[in-house]
Amino acid sequence: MSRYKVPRGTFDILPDQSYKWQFVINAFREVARGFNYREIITPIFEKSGIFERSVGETSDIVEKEMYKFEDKKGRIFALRPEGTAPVVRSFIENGLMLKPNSSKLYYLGPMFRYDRPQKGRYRQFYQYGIENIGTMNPYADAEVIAFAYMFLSKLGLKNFVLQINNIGCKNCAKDYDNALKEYFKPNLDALCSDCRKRLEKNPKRVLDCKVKSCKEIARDAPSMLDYLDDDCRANFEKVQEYLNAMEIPYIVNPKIVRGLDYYSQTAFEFVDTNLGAQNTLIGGGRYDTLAEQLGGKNMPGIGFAGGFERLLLSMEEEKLPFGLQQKPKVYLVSLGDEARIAGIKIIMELRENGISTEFDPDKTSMNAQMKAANKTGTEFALILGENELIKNKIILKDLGNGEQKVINISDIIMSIKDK
RNA sequence: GUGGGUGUAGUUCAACGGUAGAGCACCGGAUUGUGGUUCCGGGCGUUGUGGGUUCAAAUCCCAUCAUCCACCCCA
Repeated sequence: MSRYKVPRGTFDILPDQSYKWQFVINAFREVARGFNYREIITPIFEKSGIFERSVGETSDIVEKEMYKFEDKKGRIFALRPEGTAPVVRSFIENGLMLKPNSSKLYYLGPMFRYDRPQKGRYRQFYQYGIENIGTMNPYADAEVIAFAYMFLSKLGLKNFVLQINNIGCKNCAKDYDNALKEYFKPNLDALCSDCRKRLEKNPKRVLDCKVKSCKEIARDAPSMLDYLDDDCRANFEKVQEYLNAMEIPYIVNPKIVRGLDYYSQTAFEFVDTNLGAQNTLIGGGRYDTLAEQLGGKNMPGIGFAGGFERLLLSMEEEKLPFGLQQKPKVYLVSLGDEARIAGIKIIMELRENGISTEFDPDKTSMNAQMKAANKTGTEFALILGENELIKNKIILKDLGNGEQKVINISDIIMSIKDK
């Protein structure tokens, strides 16, 4: 019988790590409160059609990375590979457009993609994201970006850059795709085999190919910015105006492309400058046709998503603090059977009063219990032996400075709460 | 899906094809009523798994699984 291990591309978050996750999640929730985004929690699996229709049948995510399965009645589901489509599905299904204070949503949770694992990329990974649904106003674009910026800044991160672009709407994006095809056609043979495929499927992808020869050819390719129609251009300018007003630094990078089909207009990425190959901390953009694709009314939206794993890698890289690990405040040291029973009563009372207390029934000697108290990192030891018990007293020892005093058992909670 | 590196104790790593070891961590004791330092004691672990070569394999070969890095993709 072989020992079981975590599935490939997944991992356990152990206690010495989980406090970091809690720290980052709490920070995210605080920023959400500041921007008045409220949490939405959707199922971890959906009808697979939701993703096929929105993310795109030809996207890598749908084509080869989805965990699809059939249930007992033959329905085809998928473990969600991303968070936006489910949120929009729920938004439509529950008529949130009609409910007050419900258009700005955030979510947290695991996503699943069958990809080859590497640094910063896992098969089950944890995303945080926000969606602002129902407005075309470019202020919403800027606010979503500001949210992301404030979140990263709040954690203390410095080694990142914000890149923004406008990839056009369904009208002008086509013109641009055609222009790109025209531009690359004479150089077709010089492009890598991937790029030749990309040129058919998604010509914009050729622009950020990493192959040297492709890069050189792409250097003088037409820029999306020259093909934007009036609306898109105006929108892009407004977004930048708002970002400037918010004093959020950014660079315009006409080469950033989002990989999911539903994106249009504003696209942006927060890229870490000293992570490995998987260095996109947060990616987001506008999706003005997504709701329609999912069978709802024509309804615009904008949002972003980020991965916690990369966030933690980045914070560790910058040696940023994650707050304190959980530790009990008090350790009970009891000696003898009677004192043990009395001690158990005491720790129950302490816990009821919100004082976190530890006790190890396997250790009986004073030495072993004191060592354990020290190792656990508690502030105080409460020492109760027969001598004290007879007098209704207990010893309260401060493990920081070694000072100890004898107090009445009835005064324990008061004495500890004072500190 | 492609390429390269790596799999030995909880962990970090040793061991020219010839008896599997050390640091850290952990547990106990010195101190049967006082922690951190110190000292003493405590290691049979499917050498990832399965085959093969060999008198002999942790070591060489093949496969497989896992992991890391990169491509790709993206968070």
